Formats: sequence, structure tokens, C-alpha cells
Amino acid sequence: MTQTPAFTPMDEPLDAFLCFSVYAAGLAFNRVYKPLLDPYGITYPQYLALVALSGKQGQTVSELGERLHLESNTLTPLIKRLEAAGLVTRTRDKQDERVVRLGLTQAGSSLAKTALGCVPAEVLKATGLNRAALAALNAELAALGKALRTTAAR
Amino acid sequence: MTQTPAFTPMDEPLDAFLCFSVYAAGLAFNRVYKPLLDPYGITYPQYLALVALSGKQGQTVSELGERLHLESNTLTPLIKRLEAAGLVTRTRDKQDERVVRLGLTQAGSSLAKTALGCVPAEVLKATGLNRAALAALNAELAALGKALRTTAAR
DNA sequence: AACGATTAAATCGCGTACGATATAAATAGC
DNA sequence: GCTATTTATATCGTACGCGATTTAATCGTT
Repeated sequence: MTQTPAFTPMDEPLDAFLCFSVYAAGLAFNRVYKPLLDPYGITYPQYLALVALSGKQGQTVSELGERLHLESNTLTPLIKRLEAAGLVTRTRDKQDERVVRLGLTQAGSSLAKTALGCVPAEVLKATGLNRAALAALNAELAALGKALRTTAAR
Repeated sequence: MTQTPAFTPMDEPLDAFLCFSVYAAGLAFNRVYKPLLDPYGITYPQYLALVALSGKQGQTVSELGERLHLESNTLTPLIKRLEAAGLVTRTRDKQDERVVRLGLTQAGSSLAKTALGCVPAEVLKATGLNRAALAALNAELAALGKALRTTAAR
């Protein structure tokens, strides 16, 4: 079990790759969230955006992108779908017309509140972890992401 | 720092979500891999498929899908791109014409060997982890993925 | 004031993911 | 032996994610 497996036929060469376990866990989270979010008519990335927006009103697209680690090429269409669904408002900043400020509508805010009231508990159950183990793993992964981003930026 | 954060304005509500740290780490891995794989002309998911195929010749699309946790709707186009690039062979099983058996070409096999010779070491560096810590985190994430998949299947 | 450089979003094209459906081959029941 | 069902793969439409480019507004310098 090494990160650089010997190049000989092996049953599951991907098992040794951390990137793959992250990739597979990401797919799996997506599949757990889907049935939980379908009733709200939003996708998993849209849910993450709503949660991020619920933290503070009037964030810019760039600020939201910093939180989600995404850029306007991904966010603009996603946000427009949330706007079309009546969950998010997009308004040009009067001081700087280049900037778009984002906010939750009443519907968006109440959807976020409702979803946050039950979805996370379901997801926690699905992980099979207790809160302490989850927090520990979360911290390790946050550190991993940070390390990877400093390298990727070079 | 709980999985169900109180619904009050907070700077980074996503920080408490394990799903988000997995999501963000997945994005970050993708960005670390891109410049490493660009010289080979393959994407990150294509790399994972090649590594999985390097484990055993003659796997079916379904078998590859079990390893990668993907289905034919995703894999068929991906595999066809690898075939068009001359890295993978697709042949209908003579015993059962429904089945497509996959193999690496000489070029695909040698690309996999070359890439596995240097890419994983670069990625390991980017994680900032030593092999033991990486293996431990990998095992935790593999278990997490497994738990999530058993729930998602219901 | 004017103009080149920078910045924030948006747009475009391509490659995943995935639900839903289609196609074709094998199997099961009768 | 024939039809109904099941199974393996493929196709299609939608939504990300991202490199590259575009558009429009602001800033910096003169």
C-alpha cells in the first residue's frame, strides 16, 4: 500500500491513491445529496452556493468564488439558474458597475433555513461517523485542500 | 464547529461541512493533476481509467465502472476518447456480444507506466503529507465512501 | 482629458457526471 | 421454439468545472 505502486498487474491499483478516495467520496456525497435536495429543486453545487450565500448578504461573485473555490465561468450560469428559480438576487454594484452583488430572496433564505434544518443530519447519518470523527476528518481534508491549492497555484 | 451549524450569519458556514472539504479537495486534486497530465494529453478521469485498466486486461465496461464508481453513460464517451487517442482497445466479447472488453494498447500501457513513474510522486509532494499520513487518510476516506455508497444505494 | 492596463463578469467550447431512455443480445418461461 | 424479461452498452439532455476569450468598467499615468 504505497502511493507509487509497483507497476505489476494488481487487482485495484487505484486503492492506493488518495486522489481516488477523495474523488470517489465526492461522487458518493453527490449521490447521497441528490435525493435529499431533489424535493427543493436544487443541485448539490447550488446547495453549497446557497449555504455560502446564507453566511453574508451582498457578496460579490468573486467573493463567493473564493469561498467555493470556483470562478465566474462556473458561477455565473449556476447563479443565473438560482435567480431564475427565484432564490437569489443579482444586482450591479452602484459604486462599481463591474461588480455583481448577490443576495438570497425570501424564498432562498427560507429554503436554506429549511434544508439546513434536516439535510445535514441525514448526511451525517450516511457518513457513519460521529461528530468528533467527522470534525477531525474535516480538518484533515481542509488542510489537504489548502496544501494542494498552494501547489496548484504555482 | 458542528455539522448542523446554527442558522445565524457566519463568515464561512461551509467550513463545518465534511462534504465541502471533500468537494474542495477534489477540485484541488484536479487542478494539481491538470498540468502534470497535460503533457500526456489526457484528463484526470482518463488517467484514473488508464490506471484502473492497467490493473487487468480484458475488463468489461461494467467492471471498470465498478472500480471507478461510474456507469456506461459516463464511461462510454470517455473510453471512446481514449480509443481515439490510440491508448485503449474496445472489442465485443465473442461469447456475449453485449459485452465490450477493454484493454490498453502498447501506447496506452507505456503511457500508464511512464505517468505512474513520476506523477504520483509529484502529487504526494503537493499533498504535504508523508506516506503514513497519506495511507491513513486514504483508508478513512475509502471507508467514508463505502458508508456513503451503502446509504445512497437505498 | 486621454489612453493603455487592470479588473469583474460573462461567454464559449470541451469533458465529465448522471437521470432517463434506447438498442441489441442473452436468458427464462411457457 | 417463441415471446417476455433481463442485461450490457450506448445515446441524449442538463448541469457542472474549467481554459480561453470577450466585454465593459475602473484605474493609473501622463
